[in-house]
Amino acid sequence: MTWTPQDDPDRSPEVPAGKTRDALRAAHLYYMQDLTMDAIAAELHTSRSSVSRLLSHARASGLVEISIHSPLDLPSRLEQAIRERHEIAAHVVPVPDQASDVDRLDRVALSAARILGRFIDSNQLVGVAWGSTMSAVSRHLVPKSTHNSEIVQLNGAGNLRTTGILYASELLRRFGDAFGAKVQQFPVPAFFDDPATKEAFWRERSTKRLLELQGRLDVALFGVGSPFAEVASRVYQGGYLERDDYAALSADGVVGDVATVFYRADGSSDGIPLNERATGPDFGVLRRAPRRICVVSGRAKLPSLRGAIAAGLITDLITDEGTARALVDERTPSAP
Amino acid sequence: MTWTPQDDPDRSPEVPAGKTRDALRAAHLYYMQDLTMDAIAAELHTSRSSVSRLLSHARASGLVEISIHSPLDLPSRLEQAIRERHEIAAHVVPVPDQASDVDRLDRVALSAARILGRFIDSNQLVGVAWGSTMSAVSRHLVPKSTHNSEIVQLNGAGNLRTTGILYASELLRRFGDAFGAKVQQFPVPAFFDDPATKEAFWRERSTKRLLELQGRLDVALFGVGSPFAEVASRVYQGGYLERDDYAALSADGVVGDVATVFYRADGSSDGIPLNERATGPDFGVLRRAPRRICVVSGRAKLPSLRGAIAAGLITDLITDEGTARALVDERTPSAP
DNA sequence: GGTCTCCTTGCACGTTTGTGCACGCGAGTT
DNA sequence: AACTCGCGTGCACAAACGTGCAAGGAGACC
Repeated sequence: MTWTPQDDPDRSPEVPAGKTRDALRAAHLYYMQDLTMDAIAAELHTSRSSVSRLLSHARASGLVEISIHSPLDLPSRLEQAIRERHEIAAHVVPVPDQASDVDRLDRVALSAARILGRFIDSNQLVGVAWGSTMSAVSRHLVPKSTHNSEIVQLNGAGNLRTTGILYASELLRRFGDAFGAKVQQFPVPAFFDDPATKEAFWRERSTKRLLELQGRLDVALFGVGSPFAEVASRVYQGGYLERDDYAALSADGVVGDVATVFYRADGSSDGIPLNERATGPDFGVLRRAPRRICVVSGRAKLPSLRGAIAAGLITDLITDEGTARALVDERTPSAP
Repeated sequence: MTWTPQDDPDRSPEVPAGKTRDALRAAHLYYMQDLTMDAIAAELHTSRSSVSRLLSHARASGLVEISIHSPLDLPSRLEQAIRERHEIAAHVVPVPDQASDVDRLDRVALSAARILGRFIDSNQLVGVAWGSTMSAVSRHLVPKSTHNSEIVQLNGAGNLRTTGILYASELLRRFGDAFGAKVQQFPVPAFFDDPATKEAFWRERSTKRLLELQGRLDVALFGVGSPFAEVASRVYQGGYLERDDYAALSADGVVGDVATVFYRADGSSDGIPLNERATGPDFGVLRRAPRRICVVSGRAKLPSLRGAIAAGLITDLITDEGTARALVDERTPSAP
């Protein structure tokens, strides 16, 4: 050991410089020189298990990045088809058809989290919706250090019983930590009871500041809600909407929502009363973001996905293989 | 399985499309979704061992790329020091000091081969020297598909006993294969016996064409020779030079060579008679390449390396830790 | 100074992965 | 048709790896 154990002013406190140095060195030896962990342990004067942990750390903290390049002549047929048909850059996550919905979501979220680093960079304003898909993604993010980026919450998270702020802040915090970004919370319920309250709130200066941020996002990240699918999105599970609301949605021909804003199969969202009480950004606002990434898992969400595409909300899609296949399959109905 | 097992017009014959598709899928599942090989075997309806081999193939053929990012605030002190002192971008390969020279070369070559993909791209003219270092590198290249690139041999390879063409072509072929590039051989001995022969040869149209290519390289790749070090470079081992030649080099104060062209500690190469018979490009020509990558392993080559730096031949250096450390150490003498 | 807590380390074990070998299939040859 | 050669496959074993656990060490707080 020749280096001194000096501390470093790392962005995330906790991690001493020595550890990062060792992890880096271990990663070089392991991934660039194909040494075994045993050999590396000898070089670093530590135990093999520590090297194993060091390498885990190196992967989890983004020191090591593993990327997969398709040969240009062999891009996934599905991705190509989606690109051609919908003008959307798709990332299809291979998942066997018989996988459970939970598995599927997990696997898509894991892949999504790892792909995300490519989209998010310094000096960017990143909008993140609140929902079960985003929550799953947030648990697997690979850190990437950026400067001067901000994470902006797109829609409220409270429901009738809890303020939801804890969950939402946890989710947002994970994004903020992963990218070294400042976090802008939006402490409102998912839906207001009374449109008037929303309007009042929207006149508050703190709210205006946030809405202004939402209006100039560089990247928006969201899932889609699927009100009538077997596996309901979080928005439809616990106390966010009442029986009457559902009836109204049904009557309006709603097929899904993005960040609490509902839309029909043709992508239209005008004249849906519930949207007067929603807290997410109007689609016109959302569409100002040059890059709009949607993560979708499960064929049950296909109608919602089709609607979101029709609404022109999506520029980049991350989804599982089954859903992707169904999306390009003409025979699959686009309405439920 | 829904896709058909159709063949593909791959650039390298041999590899069927199905294999690449499977490898790609396996890589996704393994590296993006953290499945075990067992689980992947089940999804691909094959055995675990095949998956292991599939993944090896995916790594070796560049489908999977593993890169290591230092946090910007923690670049290797050595790399930083070299950058500041010599205006060279350095890649330091960690190798323990007690490693043997053979180990050292192997490990540097392995790392170098894996870094190389970052430098070589489509539509480039890449010059490659012939020597033991380049030979070691060539054995570990990771393929990367490029279009319209060419590999150009920088110096001849024959000696008194063999034409060396076989070895040289093998080395060049590996580079060509790895990058899908055309290969321009240079079928001459390393040194001519008589300067007049060289001059005559240099007037040949086929030679002129090659020299013209050498004059507009995008990337040059070479090691350094070290005539008086304990472990002599290939150029000094078998039958390339005679006793008188060595004496002459010594008298001229030569400290090393790049692609058969000799230089002194101060980087000068004029007035060295042997260079009249050398087949490598004049340094003035070599320096026209915007990127000049030098791979050096072993402190014995330090004086040669210093000379090459003094001659301004190097823009990017790949070397082992010990050599890098010695390079920035003021106390290490720069002449042998 | 004590002690409490949290973090790190190495060990031991079970799991996961790499690889030599033998088998089997298909193409090309005689 | 028989043969051979090359290649891909799975098996079985050995090597390499991940992780729960208990012990040790460094603060932090009393």
